[in-house]
Amino acid sequence: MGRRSDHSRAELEALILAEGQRLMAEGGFARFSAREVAKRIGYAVGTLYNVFGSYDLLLATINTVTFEDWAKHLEARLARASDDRIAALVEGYFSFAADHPNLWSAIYDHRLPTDMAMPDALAARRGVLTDIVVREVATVLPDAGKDRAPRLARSLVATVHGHCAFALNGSFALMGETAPLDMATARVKEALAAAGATLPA
Amino acid sequence: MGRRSDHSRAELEALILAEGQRLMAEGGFARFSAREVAKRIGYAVGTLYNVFGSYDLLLATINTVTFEDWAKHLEARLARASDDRIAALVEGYFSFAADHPNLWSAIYDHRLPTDMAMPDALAARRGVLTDIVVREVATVLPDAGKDRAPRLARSLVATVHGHCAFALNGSFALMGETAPLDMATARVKEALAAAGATLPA
DNA sequence: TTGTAAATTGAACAGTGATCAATTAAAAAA
DNA sequence: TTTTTTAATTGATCACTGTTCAATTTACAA
Repeated sequence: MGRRSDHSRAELEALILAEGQRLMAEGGFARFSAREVAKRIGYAVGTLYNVFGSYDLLLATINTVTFEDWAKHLEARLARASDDRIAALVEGYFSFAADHPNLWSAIYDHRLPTDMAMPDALAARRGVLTDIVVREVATVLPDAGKDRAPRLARSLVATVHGHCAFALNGSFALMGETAPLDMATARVKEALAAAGATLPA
Repeated sequence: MGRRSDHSRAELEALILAEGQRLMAEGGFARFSAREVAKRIGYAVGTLYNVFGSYDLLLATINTVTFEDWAKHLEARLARASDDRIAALVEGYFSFAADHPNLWSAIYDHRLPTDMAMPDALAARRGVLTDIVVREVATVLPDAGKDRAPRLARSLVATVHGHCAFALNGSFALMGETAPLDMATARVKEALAAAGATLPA
């Protein structure tokens, strides 16, 4: 059984998050449980509640880590992109979800209780993903319209999210759609073109 | 306690679905339970399993009823629409979700086990919603491109879904977006315009 | 009236999130 | 070094979940 001498608080927190994310990746939101995480790291359930305060905060923190992993994935994808960075961005959005479907779904499966707001610290960490999109959108917009980048970027993220969600939850398959990524990319480019963006041929 | 003399099988099925949908609307997916539905209609848990076979099938059926309610809502919204039926469609999509957030969310919160496909009968009933969108999209497309209506409609549904999901789950609020409906409508109209659609001024 | 087939029950099982008195270990004080 | 204090850790306990299925009850046919 775990003891204080084994792990500092920071180490314990990292241990719980790492094992929690692993369990989430394996079995998804529906099969996730605090008890199973505790068992795997050799601590009792109560310890997780000591460290994270509640089940919801544990989940929100695991999902925030996933957000950060996702943002790293996007940056890596952009780093090896051709001249079409917008296409790379959409592809990176999809491929992270495809590579880690359970982690990606957990972000949207978990809803905080109505009386509980997302802690500012976690919200800020999640913001990095949108920031990347805003930056890339601003790059292709004409100087005259760069101030519209934040709102347009949010809307494009929602657009891609919708396509990605339907691709992963089977809605697209049920409708007979076989190329969700192409569809999402087309919608994004149309919207950028309508905003006067300069896109590669 | 419920007896056979009280309700025929069809009546019992309808009773379970009605009370199940009511419970879902009240407490959402997280607070839903078969036991609570059984208690409210005065039958034992086992009866729900007799009628629906499993928890997942009960949920899938309740959500299918919600799909049908949603489609009716869309048709009613279209019936009182101005010349801009596309805007009415997007508004109807959003307003159903806003009016019944727990019912709407339950559709996407519930995922069938990976080894269980959506029964054909339920999938067909859910299709009515997409059919409406395909019909309206085909109406505004030029004759030369009407064959593209199904794929474009699916993509537009995904686009609006993304915006609606972000509006309801708080993602847009966290990003500072205050007019998700306007954003969704703008994206849809851009995509239709790019496809050569005739839209009201 | 009796027999049969079907519907209905609810206790039982293994699991969940959550709590908190009791224990144990580390750090501080004597 | 001992003693005291503080904090971390435990795991039994509670009320709940989906699921099963032998036992019961009901409806209907013979």
